Amino acid sequence: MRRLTNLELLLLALLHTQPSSGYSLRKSFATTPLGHYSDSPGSIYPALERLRCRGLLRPLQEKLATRRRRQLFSITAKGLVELRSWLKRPITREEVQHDIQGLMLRYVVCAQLSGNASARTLVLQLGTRLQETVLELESYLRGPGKALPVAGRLAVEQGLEGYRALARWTARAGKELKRSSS
Amino acid sequence: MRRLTNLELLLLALLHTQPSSGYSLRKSFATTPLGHYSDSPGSIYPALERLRCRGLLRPLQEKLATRRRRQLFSITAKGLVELRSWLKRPITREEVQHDIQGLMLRYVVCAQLSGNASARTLVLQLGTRLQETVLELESYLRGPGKALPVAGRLAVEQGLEGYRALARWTARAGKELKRSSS
DNA sequence: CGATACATGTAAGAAGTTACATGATTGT
DNA sequence: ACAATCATGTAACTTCTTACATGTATCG
Repeated sequence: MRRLTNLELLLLALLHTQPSSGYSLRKSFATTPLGHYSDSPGSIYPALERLRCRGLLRPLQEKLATRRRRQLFSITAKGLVELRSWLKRPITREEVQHDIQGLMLRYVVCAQLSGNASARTLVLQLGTRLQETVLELESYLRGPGKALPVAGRLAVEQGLEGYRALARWTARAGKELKRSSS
Repeated sequence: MRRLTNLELLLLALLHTQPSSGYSLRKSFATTPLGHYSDSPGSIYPALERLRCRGLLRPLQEKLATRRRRQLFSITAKGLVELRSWLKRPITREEVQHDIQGLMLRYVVCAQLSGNASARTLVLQLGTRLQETVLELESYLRGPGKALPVAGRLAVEQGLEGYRALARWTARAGKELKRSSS
């Protein structure tokens, strides 16, 4: 079965904090800068439908005070299992290179669902993967990367710089989370 | 007419450094960590075809020493115009929030095409937009953001942290580019 | 002779975007 | 009465992904 997209995981995480309607979920996205998650109906409603089909969320019947329809959804036990298994999945270098945004989302959700201690474990693991990625790129630049055209080399170096900055951030976040979880 | 995607712009930039085949462009991507640009044939070949249709690149006829077919492409004058107009486009806050990767790509290409002085201008402009974004988010958190659920608040704060880190980087890059361009 | 690298492409399907459609409720 | 906001959805289109198909050249 297909892996959940970051959007779907974010929807589940938000539904975990409280049952919500598609409309209110959309509104939260308009201000959330944790990567770009569209607030367009064309992405949210189909995503909610996919999650419902997989049994990860369930519509709540609401006694409607007004005639304006409004569908609240709540996460199911199965949805929660899915969410927790995502949080526990080991971080891969592949993810570091291709889905930093997803990892950041995971960190935020982890802190909220499992607490600061778990978030700290995650963030330290991310730091380790980042260091590995940095070493890999450095050794690449010293070796085969020398043959790269100028543009390619600059691109690699810029990527490297980004990973270093993120690695420093994980170190600081790790320390702060230690204080607040002990 | 549709805006060029980051992938298409990257292809043009690489073709600007030297005429290349689809295959060799794919290979460069496998190692480029400047965001994720797929090295799958299903993305590169159609993208090259789109660029050809728009007259931004042109196939070079190569006298084939062997019978193995190999199509080299080179950027056209029109393609170069498109590339330069992209580099000159003012950075918007929208871009900062939704397409950091594209901005990073632009910075790298700018440094290569137009030199360190232009890259410095761009990076300083990015710094300004980042500061604005940071201020905007800070004031949001002090105001309406107080009503956010915990998860939402953490998400905003994490995004904020990312923008601050990037802002520090632009400051440093600006200084380094000043030294190397003067 | 078989494996690997070179080289280009297509087909099916997933996901997101923009734009449109629809209708109820609230505020002025 | 009208506009704005609440609320859900669909249709067309674009792009990317994965997987497959095809064939050449090289190396051991």
